[in-house]
Amino acid sequence: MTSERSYGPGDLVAVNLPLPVNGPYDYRVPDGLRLEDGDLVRVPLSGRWVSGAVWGPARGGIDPARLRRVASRHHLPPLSAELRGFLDWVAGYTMSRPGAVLRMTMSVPEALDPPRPMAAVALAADPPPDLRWTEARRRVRDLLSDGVPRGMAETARVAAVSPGVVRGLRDAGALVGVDAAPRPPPARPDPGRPGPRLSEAQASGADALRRAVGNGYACTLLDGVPGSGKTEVYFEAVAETLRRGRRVLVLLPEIALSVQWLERFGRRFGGPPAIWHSGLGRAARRDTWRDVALGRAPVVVGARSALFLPFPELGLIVVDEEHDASYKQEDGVIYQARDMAVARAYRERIPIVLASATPSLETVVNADAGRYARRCLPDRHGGAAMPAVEVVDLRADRPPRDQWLSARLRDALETTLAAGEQAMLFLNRRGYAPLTLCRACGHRLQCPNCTAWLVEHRLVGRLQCHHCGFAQPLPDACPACGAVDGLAACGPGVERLSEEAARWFPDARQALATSDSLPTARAVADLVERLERREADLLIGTQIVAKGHHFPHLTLVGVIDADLGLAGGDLRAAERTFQMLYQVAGRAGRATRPGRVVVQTAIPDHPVMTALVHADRDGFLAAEADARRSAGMPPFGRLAALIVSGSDAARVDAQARALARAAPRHPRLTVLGPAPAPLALLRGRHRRRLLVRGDRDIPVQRLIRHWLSEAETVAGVRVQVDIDPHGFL
DNA sequence: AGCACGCCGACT
DNA sequence: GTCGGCGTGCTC
Repeated sequence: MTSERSYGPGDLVAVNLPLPVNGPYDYRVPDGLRLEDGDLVRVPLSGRWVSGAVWGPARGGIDPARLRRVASRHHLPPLSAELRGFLDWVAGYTMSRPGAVLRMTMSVPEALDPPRPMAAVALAADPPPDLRWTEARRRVRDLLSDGVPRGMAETARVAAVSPGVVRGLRDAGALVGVDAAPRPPPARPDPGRPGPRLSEAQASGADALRRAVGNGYACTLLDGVPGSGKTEVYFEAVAETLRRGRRVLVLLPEIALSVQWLERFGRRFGGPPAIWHSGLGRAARRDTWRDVALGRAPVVVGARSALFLPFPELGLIVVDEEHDASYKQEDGVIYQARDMAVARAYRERIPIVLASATPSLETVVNADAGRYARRCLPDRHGGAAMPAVEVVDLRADRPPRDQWLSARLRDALETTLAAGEQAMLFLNRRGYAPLTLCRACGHRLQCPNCTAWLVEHRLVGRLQCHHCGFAQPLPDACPACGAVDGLAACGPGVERLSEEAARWFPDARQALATSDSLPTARAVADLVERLERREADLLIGTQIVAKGHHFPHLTLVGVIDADLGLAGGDLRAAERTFQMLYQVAGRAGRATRPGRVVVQTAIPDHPVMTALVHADRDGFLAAEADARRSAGMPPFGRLAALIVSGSDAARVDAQARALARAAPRHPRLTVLGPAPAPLALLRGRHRRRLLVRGDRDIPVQRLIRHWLSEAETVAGVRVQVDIDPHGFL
């Protein structure tokens, strides 16, 4: 245990600043200020003020006469020694600057100072008698005549007058300014409410998780098929943590899309948790950050960035859908939130639960090795069976040209829809067509900033790049040869699939589910409710429909192209495809009726397909593990990528070659490349990549750090390190 | 991350 | 002759 040091006037302290600088900067403690490690302070930095955190005694190396004085201390609890240690560890592991990592914790500078009381207005008891009561002024008077003070902006909005009218009334003395009541503290989830009835397996899992609470670090894999009630099981560990007065962090892959999760939480705990994700508005962000820092938020559910919040006395971390690819942060500080969550739990000496129906190979290997405990929930709740999976060989049962539904899948749809049940078609491709080409000259419409085709989105009449946001109207003529009406859509997206399905099943009421059609959590929830009320028969969607939603009347799932994710030579392609298809399959037949899953593939003998058909998840994982072990690949070996990028391709190449020349020579380390990165051009930057593979016990970070310090550098080129890369090989 | 310093094109 | 583009460098 680190003992916290304290500092008085004249002492020199290091202050970690949430900026990408090389390390903490030294400052002098001024008269009248006492500081301790972790304290949040304001300091001068060149011509401005910046807030940072006290990070131990001064490092030295700077002339003490040049040191400037800490300006003030924010009135908030200090960052705990556990959190500071965690942040330093993350910086070392990911090879990021300490300030860049601290910035993920200190992400809301406005939250450091107490919120200023909102200026509210109420009717004055004695308005000036000579005031002219215009129409607009009367509306304000009528609104406020109930005696309830309202904020200035709210008053103007509700009374439908301009803010100037309200200000004018106040200045004239007809309204008085009062301090609005401070925001009430967030709801306290009640662990004492009776939970739902748990099955025997659930109860025993819940018991084990509950016993782990308060007993230091322990990692448990909660492994159960979709619909087996994992959430209810870990809720009991949440309840136990709350009873002990400590905080809980739950990470979810797509918090914005998890209205159903929030409803379940509300049913169990009688109130909502605090929510954290990138889509929060400024005010909510500030309030929630403050609530967390002050220990007023007992439970936070959030996306990966919530992992860096400054909890005092964290007691439990849950990572739900731990296999999910969105836990990997790909820009800025590059990290895997699930792995970092385990590291934080270890440093906080608290339990962590990793939950999934399709755990990642990393996690399974850790469980098999005994590093993680494992609790299995073998059955679907209420006795529903996992659906039967059948494979359609697209080489034999081939849909007509420019169509994508095989005869067998059409038959299955026919039967299901005729029976008044719901069906879902899964195609992980947004838009109408992934590629547009000119029939006259063969030109393909490409993004000007990225190595990627432009995707036609017919519903909005545009071509879009899915990597940089570039968009243009669909042209009438080929931009290369000028041929008119020669542009042809190639391949299917969900919009096109919807068109085809409508031709075959004109009476089926369709619902389209993509991130384009469902931009908000509310929209997703509405769609789920529509399906629950049986107001749609055929759901057509991308992976947005694969994630954790219950569709009680859905009995058929059709996978249009199971092979989509398998191309490209990605290390985890098979694993990820299996996970996605298994999750999608799990949407079918959750209530009383058995489900049916039809998977279209051109490679029916692929291990992913046979594992799906035989419901042999563990066999698939074992085979996958063998392959990775013999190749020395993660989780049995270590992998890192150096990404070289810049706007000038020649300079980027020169830097990549310089790195290759300086590559470390080590008997158990291999350097591959440079090669064009998966997206050789991304947002206007050329990218090259070098891959480092090493044995598990090799200090990869240390070797890379030395390597980077030896290699010559080229101006205008950035070199990023991605430890444990997940992208394409 | 800001912000300043610094070297090359179109304007009052 | 200046105003201003954003490329490089520094901040304890």
